[in-house]
Amino acid sequence: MNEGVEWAVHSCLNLAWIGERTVPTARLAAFYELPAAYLNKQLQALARADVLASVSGPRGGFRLARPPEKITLMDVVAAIDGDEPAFRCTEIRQRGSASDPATYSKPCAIDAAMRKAELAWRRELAGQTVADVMATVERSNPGVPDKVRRWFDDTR
Amino acid sequence: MNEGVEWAVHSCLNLAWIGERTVPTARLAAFYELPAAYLNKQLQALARADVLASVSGPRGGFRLARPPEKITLMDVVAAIDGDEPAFRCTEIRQRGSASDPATYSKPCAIDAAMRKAELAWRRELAGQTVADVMATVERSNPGVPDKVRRWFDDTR
DNA sequence: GCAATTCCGGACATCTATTGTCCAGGTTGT
DNA sequence: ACAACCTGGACAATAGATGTCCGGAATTGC
Repeated sequence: MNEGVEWAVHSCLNLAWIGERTVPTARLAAFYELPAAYLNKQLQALARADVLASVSGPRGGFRLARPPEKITLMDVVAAIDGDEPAFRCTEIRQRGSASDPATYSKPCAIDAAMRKAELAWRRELAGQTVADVMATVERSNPGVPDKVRRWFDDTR
Repeated sequence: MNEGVEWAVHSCLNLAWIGERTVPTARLAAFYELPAAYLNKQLQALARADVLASVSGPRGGFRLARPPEKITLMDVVAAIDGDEPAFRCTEIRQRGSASDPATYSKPCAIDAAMRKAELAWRRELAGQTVADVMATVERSNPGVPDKVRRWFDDTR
């Protein structure tokens, strides 16, 4: 999986803690010392997927497009990593002299088994929201939200 | 995910239908017109993982190391693709001036959420055996097992 | 013992996807 | 008008996946 997913989720948490205000890419990148131009690509992808809203111009930047309870990890992963399955059946069963045209019309059982597993994965991701992850962080590290807010205020 | 996984599972099915007999890489590759040397790498990995047993020398080759009911898709995927998680937390939360050493000792909530989803995926894969997939194929294509056996007999 | 067959694993080449940079253009606040 | 900021495309660098080749060891049949 794309490393940008990690950047994206962390950035979503930060944006959620910050609130309404828009934050430019450079600020979000500086927080974790990430390459700004590349992080920007991930944020653009999130904006295209309507996870983030973007605002051009001075005082512009990104903010969450909806409340964190309405953003699932699946939304973020799909935006960054695409929604193609990890296992893609290339139908090798159709290759070779032993292959039988009648067989191709039936679905590939291996593909079906893999898709079933991936579906379980997607369901888990879709079942966890950004708000859930925020709550987990706040439980083990109650100081984090304030710390984040202050850092982004100070360096505004 | 590695394309070799598809080759590996198909080959396991074929070996299961063939039975006790060992089959050399070249035969298994010819069945799907796959590059033999590269398929051999996947089979080696399966042998290291004790999914297949290998026999050197003339009349040698590969066969299943255990009955297909005892080989899960997770076994095969882990052998070929490795058991590193798709999402790997690089701890970017530790980077940047705002990071707090006290936070690092607590597990990363994002990592935990991702691992939870991957666990569901692994559980699904571990719940499906090669025998299960064989049964699915045989239900929609009853002729396949015999066809496979004959092809490997004829070209022996 | 010898030759043929086959697995084993490392070295290497090639191709593709990921990661990262840069720039020219558009939008917006002051 | 100017500066801050996003957008998207082009491009380079790197890493990983894919594929080939070869020397060595094990095993079989003669």
